[in-house]
Amino acid sequence: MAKLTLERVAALAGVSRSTASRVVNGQDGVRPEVRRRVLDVVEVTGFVPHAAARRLAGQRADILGLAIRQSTEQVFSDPYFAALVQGVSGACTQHDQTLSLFLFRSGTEHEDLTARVLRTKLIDGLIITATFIDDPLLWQLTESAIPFVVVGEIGNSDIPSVDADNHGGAELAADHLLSLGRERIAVVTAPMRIGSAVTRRLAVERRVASAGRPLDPDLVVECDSTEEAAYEATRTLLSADPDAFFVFSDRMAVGVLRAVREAGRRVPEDVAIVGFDDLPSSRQTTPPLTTVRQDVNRSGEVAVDLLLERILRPDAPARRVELPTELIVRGSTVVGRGAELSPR
Amino acid sequence: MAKLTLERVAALAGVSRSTASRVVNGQDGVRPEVRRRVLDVVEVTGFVPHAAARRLAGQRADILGLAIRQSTEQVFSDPYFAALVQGVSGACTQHDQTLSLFLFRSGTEHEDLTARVLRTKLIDGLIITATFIDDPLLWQLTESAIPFVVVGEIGNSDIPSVDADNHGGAELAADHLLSLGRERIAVVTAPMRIGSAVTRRLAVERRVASAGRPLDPDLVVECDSTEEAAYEATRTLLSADPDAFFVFSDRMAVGVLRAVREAGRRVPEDVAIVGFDDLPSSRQTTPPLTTVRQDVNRSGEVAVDLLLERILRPDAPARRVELPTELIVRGSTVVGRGAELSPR
DNA sequence: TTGTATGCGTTATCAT
DNA sequence: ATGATAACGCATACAA
Repeated sequence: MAKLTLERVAALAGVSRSTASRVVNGQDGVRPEVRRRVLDVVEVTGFVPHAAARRLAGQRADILGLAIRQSTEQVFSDPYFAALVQGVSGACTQHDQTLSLFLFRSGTEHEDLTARVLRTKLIDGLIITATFIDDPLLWQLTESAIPFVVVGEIGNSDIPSVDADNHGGAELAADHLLSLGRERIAVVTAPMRIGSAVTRRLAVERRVASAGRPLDPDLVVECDSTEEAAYEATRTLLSADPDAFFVFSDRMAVGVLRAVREAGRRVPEDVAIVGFDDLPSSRQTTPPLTTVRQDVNRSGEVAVDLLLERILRPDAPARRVELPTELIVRGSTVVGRGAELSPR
Repeated sequence: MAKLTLERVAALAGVSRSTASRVVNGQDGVRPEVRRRVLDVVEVTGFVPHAAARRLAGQRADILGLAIRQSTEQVFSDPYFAALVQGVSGACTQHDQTLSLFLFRSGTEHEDLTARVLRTKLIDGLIITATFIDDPLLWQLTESAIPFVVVGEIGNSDIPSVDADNHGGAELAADHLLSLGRERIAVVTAPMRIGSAVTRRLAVERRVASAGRPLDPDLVVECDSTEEAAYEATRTLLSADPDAFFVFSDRMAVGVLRAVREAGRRVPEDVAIVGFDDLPSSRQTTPPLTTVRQDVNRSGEVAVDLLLERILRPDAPARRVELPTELIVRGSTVVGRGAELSPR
């Protein structure tokens, strides 16, 4: 059997390549009857246009890229990214896009990224996450003129982006801890070069301050976004005698929880802990973790939507989407809530 | 500045397109001096061939696909796949390949997969995982003539594949439980349409049988490869009074552990539990999980190697690689081993 | 060893 | 409304 090309489809339908192309691309200016005929052939033969040829002819290839910076070795085991990839992948399937995944480390590989990704010209657009504030990568991408969107918080409003409502979410957490009557609230935050970390931290600081209980500077510590780093940081923090923790992420909160319990403090009686994300595993900790839920999966979907918008109309103003958050109260702040051994 | 094409590179180097092409593709038959000149231009300009054009001209595009079947909704949060993706991605970067990721569900999307992935002709080869024994997908791929490799166990030896040494690993687990003097060993296995599940189960069965302590059929249960399914299955199993569990995966073992402890049995005193994989989280359970470690990351790397081999020489005999496993003894089988509150 | 000419499968321009 | 034809950027058989 001969190769299945547009040419062949056209022949089978008794029309020219051009007409067949129009039909396949859903353009108008084709008699309904002819369109039907071509569509039938496509259906029967199962024709799918050759992506490379399409791209070469100056069209879209329907390939989207997702670039994730790996801070540490095994970062991809972070369930946050797992959920993100899942969301992006699902949306791609839905929109008939092929997904290209780029994991890269901050060092040399990031120059690599621009080279490989952009110069080979095979993706139509890029979703990038785990960026830093004023990340050089961002203006490198801007310069390259490739359509791209960011998942997370960045300063630049000329770039489309999506993230949880970090401000609102942090306020929910702060209000919760305040309502519990906590007096010495500690904050374990991710590095300040991460946009969302800044937002969450500031939101909490302002909220508790305006409630008349400003944060003790000794109770704020910044560390890497891993469980281990949070564990170590907390061990130090404990000497300043906090009665509550707002932690940047659930992943880090697990480290905090471990440190607190090892120090012999009871959770939540002596120390209350609130995380951020609501990972599936946060229900399984002892005690279960109170947290600010965000829908990362959905973030991925929105990112694809934004990117597709961008590709279609590169000159439209950049949109910023902030997804709602929700406070999930469990045993790490309120005794007996969402207990581990519940019969479901 | 004019567009950066091979043509332009050739002009700058004062040679023809063909010569430039040869140099870029590392072919010989070019005077060293000329080669140098072209290479310099490539260096200075930062030229990278247009992937689509390359592919269209009947060459490789240096794009590899990774297809993962999603059994349940959120399967990608399974750290196993996270590690696999990481390994594959790293190896791709190393070998200058672009990675395309395809997550698909078993239902309609699997036909989708062959259509989208194969007919658009943009990937050079495919790595596929989470396949079933006699998966129709496998011969669909074979038929399509695209080079592909499998991560996991399949019956067919004409297809290159890589996986942990499931047989050896299961024997390690069995020997361990036997050496602990356990008499009533239960097996919680993933569905038998999964190749590795069959292998592990049979290996354990034979091993304990040849030790004179054959498995009680009532103590073998098959369920979905999730924590929840394992939890439910175990609740039923407990009435048959096992004193040990061999569980298909760590993920499932967490469910088993929960069910056992909720039933008031002590782990490891009353019931010993061995998992498979050694996920990072298995160190953090209470008690920490004894398990058979496999290097999933490495599996991903090997998969890329195999695929590249396959693409290069499609007619070479298919290789099967089995990676070594290692028994990691922790608190779920031996009192006090790898205790949770250890100071590290 | 190097250059010329042709084709890969598609879209876009321009006729008809 | 439809068809012929020229790109798109590269590899390659063939010629020199």
